This record gives sequence, C-alpha cells and structure tokens, in this order.
Amino acid sequence: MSTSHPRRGNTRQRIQDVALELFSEQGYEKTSLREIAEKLEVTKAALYYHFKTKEDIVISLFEDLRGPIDTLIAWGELQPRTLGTKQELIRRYSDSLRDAAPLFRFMQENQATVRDLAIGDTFKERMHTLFDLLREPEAELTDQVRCITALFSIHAGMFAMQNVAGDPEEKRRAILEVATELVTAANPPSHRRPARPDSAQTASS
Amino acid sequence: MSTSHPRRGNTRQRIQDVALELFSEQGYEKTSLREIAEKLEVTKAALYYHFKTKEDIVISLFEDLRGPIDTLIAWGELQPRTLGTKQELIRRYSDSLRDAAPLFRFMQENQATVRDLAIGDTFKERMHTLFDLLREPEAELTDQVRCITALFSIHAGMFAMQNVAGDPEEKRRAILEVATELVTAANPPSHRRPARPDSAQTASS
Amino acid sequence: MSTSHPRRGNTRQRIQDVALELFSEQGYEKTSLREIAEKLEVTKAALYYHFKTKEDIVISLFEDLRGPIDTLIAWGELQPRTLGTKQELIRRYSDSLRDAAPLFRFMQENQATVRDLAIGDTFKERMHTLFDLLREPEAELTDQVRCITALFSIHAGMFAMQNVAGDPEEKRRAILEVATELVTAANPPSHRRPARPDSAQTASS
Amino acid sequence: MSTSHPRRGNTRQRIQDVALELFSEQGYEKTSLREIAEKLEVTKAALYYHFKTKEDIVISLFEDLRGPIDTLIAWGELQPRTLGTKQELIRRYSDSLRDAAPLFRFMQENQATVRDLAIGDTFKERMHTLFDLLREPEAELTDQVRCITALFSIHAGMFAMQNVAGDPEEKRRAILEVATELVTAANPPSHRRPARPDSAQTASS
DNA sequence: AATGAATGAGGGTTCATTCAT
DNA sequence: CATGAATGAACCCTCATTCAT
Repeated sequence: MSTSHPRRGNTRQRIQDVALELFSEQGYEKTSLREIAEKLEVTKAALYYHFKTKEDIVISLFEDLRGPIDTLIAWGELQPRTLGTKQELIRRYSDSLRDAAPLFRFMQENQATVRDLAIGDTFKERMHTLFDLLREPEAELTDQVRCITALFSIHAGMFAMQNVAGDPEEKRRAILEVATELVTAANPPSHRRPARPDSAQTASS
Repeated sequence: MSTSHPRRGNTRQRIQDVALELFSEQGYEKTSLREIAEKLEVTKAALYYHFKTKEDIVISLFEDLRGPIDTLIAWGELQPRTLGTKQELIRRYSDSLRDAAPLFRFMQENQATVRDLAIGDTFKERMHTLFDLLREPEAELTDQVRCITALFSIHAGMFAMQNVAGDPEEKRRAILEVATELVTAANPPSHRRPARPDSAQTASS
Repeated sequence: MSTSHPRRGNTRQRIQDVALELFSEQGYEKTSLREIAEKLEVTKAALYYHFKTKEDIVISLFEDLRGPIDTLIAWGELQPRTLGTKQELIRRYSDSLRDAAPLFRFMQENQATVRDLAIGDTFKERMHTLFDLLREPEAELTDQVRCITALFSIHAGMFAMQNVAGDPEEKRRAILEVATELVTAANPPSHRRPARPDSAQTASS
Repeated sequence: MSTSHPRRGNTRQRIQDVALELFSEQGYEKTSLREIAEKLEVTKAALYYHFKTKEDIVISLFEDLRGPIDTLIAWGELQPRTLGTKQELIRRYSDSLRDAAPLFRFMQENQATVRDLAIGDTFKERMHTLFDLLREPEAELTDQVRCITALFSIHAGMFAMQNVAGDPEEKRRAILEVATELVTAANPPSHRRPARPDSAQTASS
C-alpha cells in the first residue's frame, strides 16, 4: 500500500524539494506555484494546505540553514578572536554550505528578491555578524575587503566555477584555501614578524 | 512652451534612467512597466514607442557596457600574457565598472533573471574571456579560484561593502588592490625565486 | 443552496455556448474574453480555468464536429464509389451540419481567422477528403465545380438564405436537393440509360 | 529625382494595394496599420494623411467595385426578365469579379468583419438586388436555392478551387458554366415543354 | 490531506488614433 | 506630404490566493 502510492506524510518535504529546485533553476519570481504543483502532480490548493503563502515556502527552506549558521556564530562568539579561530570559522562555514548548495545558489542569484522577503534581512544580519567575527574593526580597508571577499568567494565560488573542470569537492577545497588565505592576510600578526602579508599559510604551515 | 510640454528628445534616455534605477532597486520582475511609466508621467504605451519590449530596455542598458568591455578584451588579447598585463587588465576593468555601478548591482542581484535574458549569455561569455586572459590554463585549481575571485570581488565588492564605512572611491581602490593581489598570487613568477608566490606586490613594491 | 450559488459543473459548457454565440455573431477577433466572461457573470480568469487559451475555446467547439464528420468520411471510404453513395454522402453531411449551424456560420464568416487557427488545416483537409469522395479525378472541370459547389451550398446556404422566407428545415431540404442534383450531374452515368439527369448538356452536345 | 525616389503622388494607391494584399492574406483584424506602414516604409501617421481611419481604407477598396456592380444592376433592371437576361447577368457579374479577386477573397473570408463595417450593408443590399433580378419570387424554394448558389459559386468558387489544378481563367469559365446552369434550371420555361428543367441552354439553343 | 472552481489584481503588449512640427 | 512622439483603451493571459467540499 505504502509502496504503491509513494506520497504519504512526506508531501511537505517534496514541496520543499521541488520548490528549491525550481527556484534555484529559474528564479523565485519566474517559478509559479502552478509549476511546482504540476511537477508534484498535485493541485495548487494542496500547496496551500502545507504552506500559508509562496513566501512561506522560501522561509521554510531557509530555516534549514538557520540552525547550522546560528550554531556556527554562537560558537564563534565564544572563541578568542585569534587568527586560528577565524580560519576555523570559515572552514566550518564552507562545510555548512556544502549541503546547502542549491539554496545558496538561489540566494546568490535572487538577491533582489530575497532582499524584500523578510528572511532577507535575517540573513544579511547573519552575514554581517560573521563578517564582524572575521575582521578587525580598526583594520585597514583592504583587510576588510579581504574578509568580505573571503566570505563571498565561499558563497559564489561554486557557481562561478561551474565552467571550470574539476571535482566539486576539490573545487570547494580550493575555494576554501583561497578564502582562508584571504582571511589570514587580513589578520596580520600584530606581532608576527612585520614581513609577510602573503597567503596560504593553511597549506604550508 | 518647451518647458510646459516636456516632449523633448530625451524620453528614451529618461526611460533608461528610471528603469535602471527601479530595476536595480527592486529587481527586474518586481518592476512593472506601469511603475516606470508612472514615475516618468507617461503612458505605458509611450515606453513601447521607444522600446520593443521590456527586455529590450534591459538590453539597451547593457549596451552601454558592451563597448568598454569589448575594447578592454580586444586590448588584452593584443598584449603579452605577462603578469603586468593581467594587473593592468583588472585595473582597467575596475575602472570601466566605476560608472556602471547601478547596472552591475542589477546584474549582481538579478542573476537568475539575467541568465535567461539572452544578454545574459553575452555577458557570461565576456566574463569567460576575461577570465581566460587572467588565468593560466595549466595552473593549479587554487590559482584559477584566485582569478575568479578577483573578478568577482570587483563585481560584487561595491555592493557587499555598502555597510562598511568609507569613501566609495577609496573602497574601490581597496577592492582593486585585493583583486590585483589575487591575480598576482595566481600567476607565480615562473622564474622568480622558486619559493612562495607572495602577493600584494602592488602595495609593497 | 444550489440555486443561490450557481457554481455547478456546467460552467465549461456555458462558456462554450456563450462563446459560440458571440463568435458567430460578432466574429472571433471582435469578441473579447472580457465580453464572454461578463455575459456569464464570471471573471476572465475563470475562463482560463476551463480553457488554456482563447483559441482553445474554438478548438473545443470544433471538436464536437470532428466526430460526426470523421465518422461520415470513414463510412464513405468503405462504400463503393457509386452515384448512390455520393448522394447518400451529402445527405448525411447535410444532416450532420443541421445541429452545428452556428458553428458553421462562424467558420463561414471567419475563414481568415480560422485559417491560421491550426484547427483550420484540420478542417480544410476534411473538406478535401469529402470532396475527393464526391468527384471523379478524371472528370471534366465543370464536374469538379459541381461537386465543390454542392459542398459549399450546404455550408453557406443556410446563412445566405436568412433573408428568404421559409421554414429552416424546409430550406435545408431545398438546399440538399440542389446539392444532390449537382452531385448527380457531376457523376454522369457512364453507361446509364441516356434518359435522366439532364444538365451538363454542354459537354454532351 | 522622380526616378530615384519612386514614391510620388501614388502613395494613396500604394496604401490601397498593400492593404488589400494584407487584408486578404491575413484578415482585416489581424492586419495592423503598423504592418501596412512598415511594408510601405512610411509611418503610421502617413496613412492617416491619406485615409481618415482604418475602415476608410477598406471603404476605398470597395469603391472600385461599386461602380461596375451598380452599372450591372442598372443594366439588369432595364432588361426584360427573361432567362437570357439572367444568364447574361451572371456572365457579366463573373466578368466584373475577375479583376477584383483579392477583394472578393477578402470579403469572402472576413464576412464577420465586413458585416459591421457599414460598407457591409451596402454590399448585402447589392447582392440582394442581384438575387432579385435572378429569381422569380413565386418560384419554388429549390429554385431560389439554385439562384443563390449560382451567385455564391461565383464568389467563392475561385478560392474553393485553389487546390484544384487548372488555369484560373479556365476555372472561372467552368464556374460560370455551372452557375449559368443553375440559373437556367431555376427559371424553367413557363411555356416550354412542361417536362424537365434542363439547363445549360447557354451553349445550345 | 487534498481538490475543483473561482477571484482580483496585475502583467506585458498591441492597437487605432491624434497632433504639433 | 509626412514624421516623431505620445495616448487611452483594450487585449490575452498569469499569478497568488481563497474556500466550500
């Protein structure tokens, strides 16, 4: 019985899956509830049984991310503000996003939409907190840029590199390496030997 | 007479201005032609006198960018593939974009939309060509990432840093510096001392 | 309850009825969906719940005809190609159309529209097949004309005779008689006794 | 000067030509003034210099027909109501239409449109008068049908036979022959031998 | 847990038409 | 003789949403 008709209590989940797929493929506005419903072979009205509005679907998608990131931030705030912490921070961040690639693609490609989606502010704020954990407020402008770029490369890197050959996981590691390098460069050893602004300490050690 | 009836030859331009403003503020899909028309105090139909379709307005906006970028690419292809060329390339690129900030914000925040806007492919291609001018095909994956990140930081940096205090032009220069640093690191001196490809040559000298 | 809220299962049918009425009265292009909707006291959107497009409404109208005509053609193709068959063919054809008068009026008066309505080709083809069942390919040109005229008179006759007094059913029979006469004349008794169906003296001399 | 720029005083004529071509090809409603203007490489506004409205263009097209037909009717009304007159009447009618084929195609295929185009009534009336000249009011219903069919076959025949092979002029003559035959049959010799109303007297007697 | 039927608002687009120049 | 610029009305269509069943 349960096997012949595979849709049971999982409809909510299936809606989320299809929605995320379509949102990230075509964009939020270009994806209509009709389309989602059709792909699921249910009625539009069925979607409304599970979600109050279209926006609610998106919100529910982001909820999966919120947990991990909040955890990450909480962790970060308890650590000492050392370079090591920062490096670990972005390592963990990159980790968190690995599974959430489609959602991030969606966020990345629909910023204009996400911006006024209420959830947008929430995330912007999270990003800002993360950014604050990475940078030194008093640091040079370039260092601030390095931190932001590090964060950004983690977000956007995967999609930007779709045309570049290579195993996804390898790519992610490469991106992480560069991001780490940037964070490292942005946090010069206040008392390390003045020299080296360089990079990629991670790998060498 | 000429003041009372504002029918001057500038309508097309005014449409572009308002459209770009609204597109980049609210997103492409969320901006209706009615809205644009109202802000201009003309009829929707007037827009259609000047542009064949909504998409056509966007296309016309992008056309302003095409020239400069094509020129840049043409220049790049004539130069020797040295580090100096590459550094100059992104310097010029950053320059080109300075005036086109709103358009780039639009592009950045409406990727999902731009993607299937036909003009999207054109630009993706341009990006790719630029990318090819920066990277060495045989280089390590991390170096490829550095190049892409450099390009990206120029695109997205300005908007990402809206919350960071500072003069826009100073920010731009900071971003350029980091981007240059990344490109430099990505193109290790084949014959420089074998050791560490350290970066930020620009600033230090 | 059922009377106060007329939401019954008949809306689709009602749309077809009203649409046919208006299409045949005013023409396809001159009839807007708004008009149809208003006459039905529903929203335009309601029409779209039942039909994918305006053209789809027309198609659905024609579908009622397709069956009978296809049946007729199928029958015709199984019969021997005798004069009797042909006479019976147009008798049955005239019968089929009796109930479809408004639809045929529509077709007759909106040929330019129907032509590029996709359904147009379908019907043209059916007409051609019918025509082929009536005529002898090797026959004189005048005989071909007789056959086509027979078919046409059945189509157009009713509308052409709206100003002529008389009971509709009587008119139909009169038209059928003339059409039969034409088909008969077009299929001269290769070797029938010389007597009868006059006409076409021209050829014989 | 006049040769290099071939449009001089003939613009009005050229508008009519193009309009008729497009109207009869695509239908009246489907043909926009923009389209006509584009094909002529003038502005829409230019059309309005020559014609007050879209409908005016159609009216002007029909004006070319009015003369010949009115002449024909005037002639017919002066003749004795003999079979010979009637035969001659449709012969002349067929002649008149020969040159006006596209216009008649337009009329034939856009009846719904023509109907409420004001000119429509005018033509309907003409048709009716012609019909009255052909038929005997007291005659049998079938005879009325014969007359109407005769008239109709002249109108519609050419287009209906587009798929039938043959020289256009030959087709026209064949149609005329059948039409004559019908009119002949519809006007039985009150005092000819009572028997069978055979037709096609034209050629014989 | 889901559907069938419908709505209201709005989308982009096209049209015939006008009028100052 | 013709254009450039614009309008107002209408068009077909799609959307997110609702609600009785």
